[in-house]
Amino acid sequence: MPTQSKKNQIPKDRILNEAEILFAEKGFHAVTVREITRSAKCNLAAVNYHFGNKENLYLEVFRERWIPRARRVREDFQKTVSTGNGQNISEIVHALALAFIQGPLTDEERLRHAQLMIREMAMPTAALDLLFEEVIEPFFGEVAGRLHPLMEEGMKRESLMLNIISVFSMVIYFNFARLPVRRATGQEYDETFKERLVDHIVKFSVTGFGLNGEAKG
Amino acid sequence: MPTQSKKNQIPKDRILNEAEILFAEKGFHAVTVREITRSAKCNLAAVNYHFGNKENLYLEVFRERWIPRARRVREDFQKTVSTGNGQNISEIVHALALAFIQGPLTDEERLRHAQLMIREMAMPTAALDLLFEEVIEPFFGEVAGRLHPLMEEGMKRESLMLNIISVFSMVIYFNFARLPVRRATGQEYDETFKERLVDHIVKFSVTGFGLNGEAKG
DNA sequence: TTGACAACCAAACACATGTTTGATACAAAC
DNA sequence: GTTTGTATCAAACATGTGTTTGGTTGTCAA
Repeated sequence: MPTQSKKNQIPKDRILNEAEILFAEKGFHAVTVREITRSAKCNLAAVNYHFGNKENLYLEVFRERWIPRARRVREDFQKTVSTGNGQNISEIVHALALAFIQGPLTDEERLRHAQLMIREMAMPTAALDLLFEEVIEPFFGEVAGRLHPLMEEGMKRESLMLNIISVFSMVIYFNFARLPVRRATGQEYDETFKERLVDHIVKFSVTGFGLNGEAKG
Repeated sequence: MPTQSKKNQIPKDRILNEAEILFAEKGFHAVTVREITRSAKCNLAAVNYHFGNKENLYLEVFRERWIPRARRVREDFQKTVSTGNGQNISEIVHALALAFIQGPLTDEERLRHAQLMIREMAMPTAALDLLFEEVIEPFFGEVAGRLHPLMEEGMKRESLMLNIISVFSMVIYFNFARLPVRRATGQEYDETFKERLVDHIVKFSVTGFGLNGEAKG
């Protein structure tokens, strides 16, 4: 029975799923093809048969899994923004933090997503170019376009970008570095904590530490 | 000539140096012992002779290189804070950002430092416990202790921690994710850009996007 | 000079790894 | 029924990998 009557999960999909989990957890080189095929409950040769080689499987994980998921996050952001009137910064930042921290992904997906991207940034492969062209730069551009008219008149493009990057850095870090966050706050990543995280990011982004007029040293 | 008359660079040190560079660039599993010894211009067996095995060499890199460097950064922060009167938030955040972005490390050291830590957070090993106990938690504790009396009266410990983590997330991200930052801003990481980065982080941390009283959607 | 010891080396070892091969099973087309 | 093409498999292959071995060199104390 080569193809399952219920195409519930054909081996090629199972390989992609398990490969993504393992690549995210351990990185490309720390994962063996045998490990992947064992998890996917298929033959060792299946990876080379369906994907040519291990490296191409890795790329396919990004094409078939990562990018579509990133699109879902972006669409969630767009939907949230468009339900409000999208005319102030808090609203946009809130939609952004919401999409990334509580958005359409499951918790496991969110972690995987962040891990894979961080790994690519730590050691870029061909996948990173893909992510930039297909996802990151368009998304950055959209956020910049939405925020730009709301900023001070004279704000330079560089300042705008640094502000946006700062929001992303928090969003990414809170998703990715759960261990230090847990150790520092003593909080588990349950729903109420994630709500507080989103609120924090919005508040911090809009008002910083929230203190004005302190005495200069 | 087993030991060089000038102990300029004994092989054990060369191995630590090259190993750190390679581990930071490519991650533990992607680096081979042969690659390390080739870079260090010594025999293949030297790693096992001096460090027992590859894994222990990896740990030793953190013990002998990462942690001492982290101490230098922390001392730089402490020195900067103590030259001011350390009585306002801007000053402390400024000292923090300065220590991490322009501080005592060379540019290569800074990148390596961030990469090694990020890799540990992506896939924790015994090294991460070391970092938390020896460096991260004490440093976090110190910053929290300095900031706490400067915050609003009723601020909870969790809020304080989230604020601190947010600053760290920016500092780490700007050090680590140079590629996206370059692509988004079009700027190279030269001294003047790093100055602007420090200024941005301080301003953003203290006043967020710098806009108050915008209309609520 | 001798003996002990640490540092270093080339070579080998045992195993893991990505990939290929040749065979088999099954479904659909003719 | 035969053929064709796809999917799967066990086994083998070639190479890469961490580690060990046995021996050599140079240093220093006795």
